[in-house]
Amino acid sequence: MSLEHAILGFLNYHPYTGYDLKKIFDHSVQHFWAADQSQIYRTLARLKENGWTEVEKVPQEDHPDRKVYHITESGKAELRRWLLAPPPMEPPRSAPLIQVFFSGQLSNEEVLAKFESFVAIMQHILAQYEAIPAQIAEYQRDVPSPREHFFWLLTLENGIANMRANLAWAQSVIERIKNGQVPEK
Amino acid sequence: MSLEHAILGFLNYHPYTGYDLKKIFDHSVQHFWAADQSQIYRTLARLKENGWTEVEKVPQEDHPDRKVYHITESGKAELRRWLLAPPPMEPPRSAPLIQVFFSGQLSNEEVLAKFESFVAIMQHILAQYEAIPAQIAEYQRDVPSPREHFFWLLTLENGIANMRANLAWAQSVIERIKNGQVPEK
DNA sequence: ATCTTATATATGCTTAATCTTATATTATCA
DNA sequence: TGATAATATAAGATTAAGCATATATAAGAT
Repeated sequence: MSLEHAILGFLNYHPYTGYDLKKIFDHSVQHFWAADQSQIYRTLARLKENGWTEVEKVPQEDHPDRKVYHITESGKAELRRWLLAPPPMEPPRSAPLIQVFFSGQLSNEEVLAKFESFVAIMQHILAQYEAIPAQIAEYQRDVPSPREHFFWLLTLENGIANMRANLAWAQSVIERIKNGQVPEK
Repeated sequence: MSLEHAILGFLNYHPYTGYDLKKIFDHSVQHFWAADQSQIYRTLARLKENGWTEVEKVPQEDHPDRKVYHITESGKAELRRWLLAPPPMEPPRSAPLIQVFFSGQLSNEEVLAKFESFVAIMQHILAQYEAIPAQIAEYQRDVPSPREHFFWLLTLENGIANMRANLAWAQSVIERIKNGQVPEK
């Protein structure tokens, strides 16, 4: 139900269409909540059924009519309720760690290659994160608030902190393999 | 499809029933891949359809018959293929970060409470992690291999590293709130 | 005496998410 | 000329997962 509230959060800043929201998601929250286009549209429909949004139809020539979603008072109340509710923590889930768990049956060379590819992927993700501050700053055009901007950047900080922790972990494993600190049997 | 391969991984150690596997999951991989009982049974059925396992029916008095799943040669090959494949990284997904992203509209007191509850939750999770080494060590009864044991513990190391990074991040946010470093508007 | 837990498997129902495809026009690029 | 991208919305199909419930017996706890 998190996508619902993420969308409500943006609609609380400004009325948007599904098309707008897809672009905004891709440029601001993608590092912790990527959203599929069809899922945004379906969730928007549900938000309307719940009475949390209202639709303004904006006719256009040459293009399909825009359906601009506005948050309602009820939607604002729901957003605030959710923001104040306990953090919706989910149990951690990592498919790569399944590979690690069963890596004992691989050779040291194969394990080394695996962890080196972890490192490469994480470095790549960290490099991609470098583009995000500019994208987030751009969104200040819609919402020119240093306070809001501060919290947006906190989410990126968190992503970077996690990725660095993962990177340091993988590098320490590589060291241990190279130093012969991994039991052979 | 990760649960499939996690189950294959355990069946490669030893033949098990769905009931066995549920208990093993709860004691060894729960910190990065919690598995639902019904999901384990359904996945076991699929594994058999794929020819990756074979079932040995063990009749019992007083209790339902046990269906012991054995990995096949084809299952072993599939497991090895998957272990050597690139890490199945998934885009990060964090509902709590959605709350953070939109926290600008809360008061500093409310935000402080939110981050303090993050800290409490993460400390609680870290405390729970302390019980895991003993549980994992216990599984050495089935699989007495120091090498396997080493990789099992690596997954816990990763969880701890991530949780500590999250904790340090939340604590630094609390400091900034208390020091008046958060923009008011 | 009753309740809960352990042993053991399985189905029903629901849902968020993902991927694919449909529709229709305009503009841009090669 | 042909292909792709941008603008805009939406439905179809599939799936992993999660939660509840069914069945049946035995052992242990209150």
